[in-house]
Amino acid sequence: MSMTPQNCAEKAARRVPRGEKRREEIAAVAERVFLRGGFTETTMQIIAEEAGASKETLYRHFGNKGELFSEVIRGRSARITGGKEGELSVEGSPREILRDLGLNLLRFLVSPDSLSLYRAIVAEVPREPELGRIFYTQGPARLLNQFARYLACATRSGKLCCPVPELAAKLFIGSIVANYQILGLVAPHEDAFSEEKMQVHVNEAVDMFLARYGGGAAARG
Amino acid sequence: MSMTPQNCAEKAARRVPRGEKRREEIAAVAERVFLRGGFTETTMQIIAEEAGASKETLYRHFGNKGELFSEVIRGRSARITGGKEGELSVEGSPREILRDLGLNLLRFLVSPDSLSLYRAIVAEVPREPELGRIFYTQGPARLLNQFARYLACATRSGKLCCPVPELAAKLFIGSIVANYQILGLVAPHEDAFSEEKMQVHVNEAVDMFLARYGGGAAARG
DNA sequence: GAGTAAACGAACTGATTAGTACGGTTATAT
DNA sequence: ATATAACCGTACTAATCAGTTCGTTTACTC
Repeated sequence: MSMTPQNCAEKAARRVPRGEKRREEIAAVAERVFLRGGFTETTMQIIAEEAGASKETLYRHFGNKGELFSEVIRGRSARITGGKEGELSVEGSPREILRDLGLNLLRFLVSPDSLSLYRAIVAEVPREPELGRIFYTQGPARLLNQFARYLACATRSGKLCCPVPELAAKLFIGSIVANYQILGLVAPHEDAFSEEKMQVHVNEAVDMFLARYGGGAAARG
Repeated sequence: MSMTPQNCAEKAARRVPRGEKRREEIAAVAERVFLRGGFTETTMQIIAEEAGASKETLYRHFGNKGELFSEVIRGRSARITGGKEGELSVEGSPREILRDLGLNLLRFLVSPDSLSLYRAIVAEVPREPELGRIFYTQGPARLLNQFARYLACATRSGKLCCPVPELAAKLFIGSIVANYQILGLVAPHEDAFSEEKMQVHVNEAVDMFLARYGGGAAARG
């Protein structure tokens, strides 16, 4: 078991970059660690070790623990809906679009990462209210706006009939996410999140939505 | 500034009970303090001081901090829906009943105590999953069951038409609570919870629900 | 290839807090 | 009344962790 540079798998003697690049590396590691353990559970020491960094470097780049956490949340919140489609396509029947939106949203919400993030933010808001506002505007609010715009558009073109698109959007999204989010947060028990159950749930939510807001023919689409 | 027993307003020289009675006093104080500050923010010292107790007494009665917290949550979860009406009345039109249920639920959910409790549980579940299960079964699950039973009953009597009452219940409750709960947890900003907005929201949710599940005539009730 | 600023690592400070110990006090049961 | 067990208050231990310091090493710049 010699230790020539080639077979030394333990310490790769990695070339450590400087400046902004190092900063981003550390932020990426911090995101992973914070998501895994939340704010209070995570220590600066752990982040440093996992990033192969020293605490001094952490503090030079981010000032303090709260700032690092804020930056992570900010970045992640922005990526969440940013990564998704920027605007809902108007192609396809409302039923299809609603179904896709609902199912994608549900799958996304019950993912461990989403639940962890939400959990971490909920816990930190009393200490750092700004964090919650950033998350809400970057995440849920953005989605609601996109969806409401789609509803307004579909209403103008006669496919749907939503007098108050913002409200209709909240009702639809709520009917889909609430129960799963509560379950995921307080009683995470795998088999509640089966793909089949989610599809049944979303289908029924779409039916309910269209029964009220489907403009005439579209309701039976 | 003499200190005769009569004018000593600071320390009332209160008669401190022993045994079970003292235990309950302390639990009541702990509930208040935990609700105010969550688990990690709250120290045993603070609870002891606020209860006029010594830490030794806390530990004798509850063993450790986690046990005390668990007991508080257990008690509160049980009281939440237990205090509410045991069974939904079948008197009145579905529209009235849905409206009342929705509005009461919403008012209850956005109350500071409810949000604090939920926040505390969400934060603690990773450390103590049992806590979340207790809360869910005692709180949300119980409400969903009650409501689903009502829907089934109303369906049998022809007032409504819910093929799968459990699912319909989840959709209705979800359409009402989701958005307000998210807002309350991550971006608490007072004016979002005005009585008027909540009424408009609930009315629209009821309309949507009845459009789908209102059996014929009831839909226009 | 030399100088410099960034990074490492290890040790340290200071503050907090769960949990324990103990001597003095008081409610309560007999 | 008196015994005793519960209680109070204070002080302690041990552990954790944010944030700092410093001597050494190393990646980048010119």
